[in-house]
Amino acid sequence: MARTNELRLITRITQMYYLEGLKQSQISAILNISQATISRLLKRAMDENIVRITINVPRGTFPDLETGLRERFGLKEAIVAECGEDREESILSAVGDAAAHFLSTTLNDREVIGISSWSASLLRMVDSLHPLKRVKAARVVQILGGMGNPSVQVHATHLTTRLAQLTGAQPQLLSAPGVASSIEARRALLADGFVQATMDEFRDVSLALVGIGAVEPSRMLATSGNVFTPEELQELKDSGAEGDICLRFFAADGTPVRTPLDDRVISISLDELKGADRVVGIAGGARKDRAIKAALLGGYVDILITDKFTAGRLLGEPAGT
Amino acid sequence: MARTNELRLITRITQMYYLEGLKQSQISAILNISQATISRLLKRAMDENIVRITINVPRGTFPDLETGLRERFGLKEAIVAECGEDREESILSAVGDAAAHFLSTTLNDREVIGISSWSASLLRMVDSLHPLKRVKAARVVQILGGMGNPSVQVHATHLTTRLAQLTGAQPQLLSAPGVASSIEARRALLADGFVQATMDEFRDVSLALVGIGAVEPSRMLATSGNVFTPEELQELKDSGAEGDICLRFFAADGTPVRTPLDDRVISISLDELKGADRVVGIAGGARKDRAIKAALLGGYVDILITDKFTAGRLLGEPAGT
DNA sequence: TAGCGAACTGAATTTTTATTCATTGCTGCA
DNA sequence: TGCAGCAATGAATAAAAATTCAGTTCGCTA
Repeated sequence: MARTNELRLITRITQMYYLEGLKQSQISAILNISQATISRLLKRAMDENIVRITINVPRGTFPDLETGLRERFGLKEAIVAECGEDREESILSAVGDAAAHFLSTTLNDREVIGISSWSASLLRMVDSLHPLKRVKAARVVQILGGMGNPSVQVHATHLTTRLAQLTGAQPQLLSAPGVASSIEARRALLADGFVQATMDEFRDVSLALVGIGAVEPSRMLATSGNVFTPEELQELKDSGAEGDICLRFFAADGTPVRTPLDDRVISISLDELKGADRVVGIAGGARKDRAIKAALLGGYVDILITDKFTAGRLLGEPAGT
Repeated sequence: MARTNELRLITRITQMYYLEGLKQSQISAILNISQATISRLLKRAMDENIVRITINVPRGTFPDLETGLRERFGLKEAIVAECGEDREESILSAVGDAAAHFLSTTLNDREVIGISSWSASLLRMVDSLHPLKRVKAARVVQILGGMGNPSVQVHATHLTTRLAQLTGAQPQLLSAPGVASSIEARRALLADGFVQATMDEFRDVSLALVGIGAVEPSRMLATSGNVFTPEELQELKDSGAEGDICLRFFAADGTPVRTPLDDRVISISLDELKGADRVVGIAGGARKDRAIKAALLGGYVDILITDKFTAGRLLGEPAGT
């Protein structure tokens, strides 16, 4: 009885507050109950499930997948983009766009952005990026050397300078190939002052934007010159490499894979990468499933931006519509 | 696209706020978005129906009926009590209990309570009322004379003094019959100083508790003496009286009905009643349907306390379970 | 291509809400 | 019957959220 009376009162207050939009103080005045008590009764309404708050997921957003990814892989954030069809082109576009939005809304002032230069997703991101309005400024550091092939060198340079320009930052180029022809060649290149200067910046990177590579000839790698010989690729596979970030390879369980290649690569190391405040992995597509999963297991990435199909597969669930 | 990205962000923020229970400032810190913007995005989430708040009505409460009554009859409040079965006894108990709770939660300090003395519902209310804890104090004024029959006189007196006691107030009794035997008798009674004093208080009543009577011999009226003769009742009916408050009669549409009886009744007038801040009508039961409706249409009551069956009938809907 | 107005933004401020604190009455137990 | 512990309350205060304000940017129009 008394219980029912109290429930009635709580229900009425709930109605006034949530439906009629009255302030607690107004309700308090109407009912001659102190505002403190109104607040307490509203909390009771929560506890007793008299108010129920549901989130109505808008089309094209996938909070479940995102939460799944966050929890399953211990990510700080996960962003799952809507995507028309499960093919490279569509995915690149979706993921790049999402990444651009992410960057533009969460970039800090005075942030030092590290960007890996060989990723189609990152290219797309920069393409969809609008000049950042607010006084967001920073430095943009290229954390992976360019490609031997001059045409892709240009891509890498473009990526870094464009991003710097859009964010009002100072570009810091890494004027060296991503893969030197030999250990000695690498040593020689590192002797260069500019290269040195940029590599010294690696430890200052606060936000790293990286693609995630699969160990197999990707379209871009294939067309952009003979970075690795088929033999080298085979060797990588044999030593268990499943994917890479900035050409630093890791196995299916995420453990780093050291091969002689390491000594020829000019890029941030996985350890240096972990020093960044936020490492954002941007990748999607069935071809990369295993590589992405490996990167997540290795904990190289704090934030993953991907598409709904890939997200679904990473979680072993069917993708939403 | 941009739209989708934004929706995703809003959804994520909504999730953090409502599901994970984070403060706006925490979200703001995590996402590097100002608290002001978080607040604005959450409002957008409301507008766009991404958050949906539903009220889960607990068993035994009837906000729909209450809202219906409020809106249909322009009431300040309506309280609909749960009630086992649609019979007098059950209803009296439910309504009395609800009224007691109402009184105990919304009584102001220094309130002047007017109470009509001939109502079974009010008796029940006082019976279920606990002594008011908090320093609620006031005056309790009897706004309708007692009954000729001494045994009910006691009831009326009891009602007023008990209520005064429970609310820590000063009782102000009306030591006169509700209906004088003649106009002259009434005049004589009014000459009495105590009666005068009490009647002068009528205009100070801030909270009036009144029953609503049907024009027909109710059980109580019937057993409590010959207040009205069958002829008088017939006369009332003939002049269109449908119900009364404190023996002041009104027609089905709420307009006051004047009969010679008026000049013999010793009670607050309908006009004086309207001067009270809050007039609480307490009544239920099929027998009183028409009277209650008439009282509501007449606007004599600001707050109605009734049972679910009566409420349902007043609204012309079937009662909830 | 300059100028105008609408739309956004973050800092500061105001408004609203939650919580602390001191008090009080009640309950159960000695 | 008296007292300790507990629950509930309102006033005061702290915390959180909404809004104002001032400054920008951006898209149009002239």
